[in-house]
Amino acid sequence: MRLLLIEDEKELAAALSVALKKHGVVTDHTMQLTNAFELTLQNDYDAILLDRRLPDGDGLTFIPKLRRAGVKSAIIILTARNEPLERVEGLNIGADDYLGKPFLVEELIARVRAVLRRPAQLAEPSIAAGHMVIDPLHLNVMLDTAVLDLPRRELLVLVALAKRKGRTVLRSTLEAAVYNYEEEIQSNALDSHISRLRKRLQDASAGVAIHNIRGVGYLLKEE
Amino acid sequence: MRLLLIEDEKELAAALSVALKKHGVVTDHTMQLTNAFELTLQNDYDAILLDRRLPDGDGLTFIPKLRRAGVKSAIIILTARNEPLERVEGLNIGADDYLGKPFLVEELIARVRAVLRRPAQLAEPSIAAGHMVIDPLHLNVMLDTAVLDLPRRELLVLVALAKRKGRTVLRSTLEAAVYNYEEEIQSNALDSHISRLRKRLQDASAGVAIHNIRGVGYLLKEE
DNA sequence: TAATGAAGATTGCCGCAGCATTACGGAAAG
DNA sequence: CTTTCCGTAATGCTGCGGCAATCTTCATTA
Repeated sequence: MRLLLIEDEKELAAALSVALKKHGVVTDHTMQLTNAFELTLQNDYDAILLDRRLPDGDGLTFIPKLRRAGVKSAIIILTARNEPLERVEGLNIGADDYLGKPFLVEELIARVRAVLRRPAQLAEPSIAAGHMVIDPLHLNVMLDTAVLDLPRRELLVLVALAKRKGRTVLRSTLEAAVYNYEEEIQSNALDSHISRLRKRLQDASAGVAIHNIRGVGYLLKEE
Repeated sequence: MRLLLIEDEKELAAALSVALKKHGVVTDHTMQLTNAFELTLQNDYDAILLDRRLPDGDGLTFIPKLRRAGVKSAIIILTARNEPLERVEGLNIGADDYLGKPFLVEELIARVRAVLRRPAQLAEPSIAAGHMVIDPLHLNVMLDTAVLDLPRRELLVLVALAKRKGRTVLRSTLEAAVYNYEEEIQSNALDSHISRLRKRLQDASAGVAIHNIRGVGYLLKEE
């Protein structure tokens, strides 16, 4: 396992490197973001440990830059700021984990391993469908440049269809995407949502159509 | 997004469900591990939120059981114990993340999203047959890049044949694949389906042919 | 090789399951 | 209080699919 440590406190960095080494981890160390950027492009790190407060900028702003450059490595933020709101900010910007100082090296290792267990698939969470761009993570639908505002249930249906656009989605899959097991459905509620969603998509000229596969499910098709 | 919440504090669970709902997350809730196990097998949850201290056991011991059963869902542990060493223990046993109470719902959402940046399905048993790619799980048949729209019963016949392509499939096996116990058959309905399916496959130039083994069954052969 | 019966193939019929749409009203949101 | 959401049910429509009649193919016999 190979890590890049971006940290300006020399003593902490050195101690971490030694500790990580004992766990069989190879660690590269740099103190500047500019230098870090080149290193990430040249090497394929399993994970990047990123201090937030750095001499040449905020570590947070570095994350989008990396992601845009196609860097798939897991990113774990190290910081003294460990307020919940700060952590939310870091995770939402694309970090994989957030670790507040002080921490045990064992915990860092454990978190790195946990992060590495999940295949990095940060590439393209957004789905293009017709004239829409759908962000399934944040449940956001953009139509051209404007936000398409959809009711919650219709939105869930659309996202479920978009995730498998061009392929059939089982009726049961759609139901599971919209309802939990407590909310039993005794009627054609799903059909209602489909119908209303169809109307909305057509009125908005979204460039997609929902087809039915009788007895099987539905299918989102671009037109 | 669909979660399973395993939590014995009713009020917390209810509050979480409501909060998650506002983020477009469908949440199932149970208070017991035994019940939870069945739910995970029946549903394909994106993530499982697991309380550590539960009436019928320690949540931690539940994790290996799930993994052994082939459950791939992300697991996030919720707990009042937030000591570093405890967290290490949880992560090492196979959890994807660890969240100490109290926490902000926004942080939970953010962590779930971070954990979910992984390929949607780890199991992909698609079958190639002729020019088709058949997804037996989603009952989806792609012919080149377009969906091949088949009626339900013909689709079931095709999937059953494709699962054993190149080998003979007993007539009784096909009947079992298309009809359940309640639907008893009093005619040559299966023959009808075979006939119609053959026509559709030929019209679509699917690159396969269904042969009959007299007195035994049928056989899907690529050509 | 021809006769014969059984198994399979094909096709029209049409009942009804499954789907689409919409109005209504309660509930929830703002 | 107003507006939107959404579950329910009523209504109409479409085509799947079970049935049966008819034709075709195959295996077995003399």
